Amino acid sequence: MFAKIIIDQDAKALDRVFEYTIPDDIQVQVGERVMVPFGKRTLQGFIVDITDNCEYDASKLKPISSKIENFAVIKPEMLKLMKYMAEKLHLKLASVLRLFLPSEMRTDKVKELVVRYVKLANNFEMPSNRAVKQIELVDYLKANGQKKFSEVSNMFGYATLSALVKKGAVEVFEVQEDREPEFDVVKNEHKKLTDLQQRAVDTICENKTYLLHGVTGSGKTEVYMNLIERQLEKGKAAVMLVPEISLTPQVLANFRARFGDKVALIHSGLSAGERFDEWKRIFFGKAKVVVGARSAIFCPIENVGIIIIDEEHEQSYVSESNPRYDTHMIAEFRRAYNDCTLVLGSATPSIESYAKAIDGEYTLVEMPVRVNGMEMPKIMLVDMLMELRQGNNSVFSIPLKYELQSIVEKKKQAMIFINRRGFSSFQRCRQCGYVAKCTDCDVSLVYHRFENKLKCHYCGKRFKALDICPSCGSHDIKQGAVGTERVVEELQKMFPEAKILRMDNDTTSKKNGHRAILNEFRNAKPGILVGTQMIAKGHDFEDVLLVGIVDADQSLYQSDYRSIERTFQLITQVSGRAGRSENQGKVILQTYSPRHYVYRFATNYDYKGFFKKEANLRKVTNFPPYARIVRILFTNPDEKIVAQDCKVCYNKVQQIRDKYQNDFVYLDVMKAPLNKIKNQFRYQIMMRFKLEKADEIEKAVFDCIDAKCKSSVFFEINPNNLS
DNA sequence: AGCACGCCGACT
DNA sequence: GTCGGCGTGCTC
Repeated sequence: MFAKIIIDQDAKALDRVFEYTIPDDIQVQVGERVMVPFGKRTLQGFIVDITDNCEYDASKLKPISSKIENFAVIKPEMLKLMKYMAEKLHLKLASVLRLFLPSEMRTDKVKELVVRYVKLANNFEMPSNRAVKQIELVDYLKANGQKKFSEVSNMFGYATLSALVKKGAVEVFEVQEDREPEFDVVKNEHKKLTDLQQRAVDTICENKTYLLHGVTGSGKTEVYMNLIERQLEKGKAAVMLVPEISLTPQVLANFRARFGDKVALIHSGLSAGERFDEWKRIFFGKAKVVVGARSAIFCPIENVGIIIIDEEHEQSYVSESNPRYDTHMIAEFRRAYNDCTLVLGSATPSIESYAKAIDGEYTLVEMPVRVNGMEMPKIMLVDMLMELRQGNNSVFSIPLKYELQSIVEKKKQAMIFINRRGFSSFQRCRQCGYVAKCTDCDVSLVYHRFENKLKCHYCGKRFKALDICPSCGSHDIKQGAVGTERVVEELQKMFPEAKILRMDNDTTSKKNGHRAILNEFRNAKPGILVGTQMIAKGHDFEDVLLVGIVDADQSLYQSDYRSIERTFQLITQVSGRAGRSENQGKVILQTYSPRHYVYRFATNYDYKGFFKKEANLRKVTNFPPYARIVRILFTNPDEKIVAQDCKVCYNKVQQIRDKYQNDFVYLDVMKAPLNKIKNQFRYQIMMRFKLEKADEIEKAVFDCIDAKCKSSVFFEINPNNLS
């Protein structure tokens, strides 16, 4: 017997199967992880097949050294998925396999959770009378016995504690604890479904794909929960995906309350150990419901009855770092493999998905009414050019200021949505136009007021803020466009009596940062929450009666083909935050292009009208979903090498273009818009072709990579982000 | 990926 | 004369 093995290394040259013999004293199965001798080293590998004969010279085969686990970590479904993804997306086999395991399994074993505690030594000496802090600490320990090191250190200061430890008055000892992710406790309310919800639950019963189009506030989550419950009753399992930024403590707590320990929750807030523990619970069938962000689609759950993708239009379902994949495609694969139901839910479905629903590929289920029967909040469009002409050059229009004033007076709440983080987008010299750039990436640096630093949003490097222009020596440095920090500052000036809170990547990066801010906001009356995307998602605050969208155009001005769609989605989502209770909410939408059709449809909540217009535009101009865009990205630290590799490939693609002349709409080769990221130079080939022969052309294009190509190559199908 | 082999420059 | 640069090629 021979084992076919994929070596766990992310290298082009190793992206194939290697054969090994199986020693008599080792029992192996397909899907297991083993150690194998490879050249001079011993490496991890995955057994993907066991066969009677081998293709390689049998006399040169080496035996498997040992097993890593005593069970097959890769289940048959995932092996099949691996092959599918590697071929369809042109990915390396090992890099796909890595998606299926929690990363802590590959690197070091998961560490046991060890917590340091302190307690008083048996015969401690009282500190001298002058050491006030130390005496306080000793008294505290006297009263409380043992306490966590970190806790005591925070209360009395690290210096105080360590001084006592040094003297031997306080002992430090370690305890191994089990990890328990924290949850807000909520009670399990089995809400009675509305007729509309019940009808949706009843409709979604076959093993096919549904598009659930329900307006914000129509109670989709309750529908999901009922669908999942029905599968559990049938003895089946369920997977529910939620965008990372909506995986709020509230959402997690609701699922925990409803499904108890049957649910496994996977989100970025988990520590390595917690993540591994959840993975194990899923793998061994203890958890029957998986709730998580994008990567949860790869969880090793079996006997799946339903897969749900909530907010299916969200861009975050497309992985943009390698390996690149689209969650919809994986979900559709698993749906077919398990012969189960797939539900795509959204208030603003992606144009792609809605088009499929219209074509009958998906079954459309609609929930056009909010659960509480309330109208959607009125959206008022404010022309910022007009404001400017009237002499108002502040971030806030007159109507927005007026409404905010009224909110503050009524001690209610408002949310201000902003499309950017940081204090201002960049620093520019007014004399010579110099803008600071990252040394490793070809991007402008973003100014962060709080740290007074320039930050690169691509690699995270920090730089000193400018006070003198390094190019011309001028002191005349100008701040660029507005970010969350500055808006908070201005609001605080205008409404000193109101509590102004900020929520963006910078303020929520700490563990539970999210929850802390939201809890604070809940009790802030009057209160204004300023934030980026993340305030747009499913937090229900009854007293939020006003939503301000400060720079709606921001997403409109990006040059990719989905920017209009994104703007529509954004407005609808953000508007849904206002007036969640019986109080009618209001939305103020500030824009510099009030005549754009996206605003006409968005202010009327006319999704279908918008879809018709947008779909037609894409059809006429040959854009997805009515055409396919392929981008091949080359990266290498040596610019000459990338340029050369890219050119060689381009020549081959040109031949394909010549063969399929009638199908190609566009083909070009260029430096990537971001020419350098993390010291890697980037070149790209962009193409667009019609759908009829798209699969055929795509396949041919995949084969254009020369064996001698030294650069890393990434294929992207219908990419969103062309940086 | 990492390690060996191999073929050319500047050094005790 | 040799030490060591990193280009090329191989790993079951």
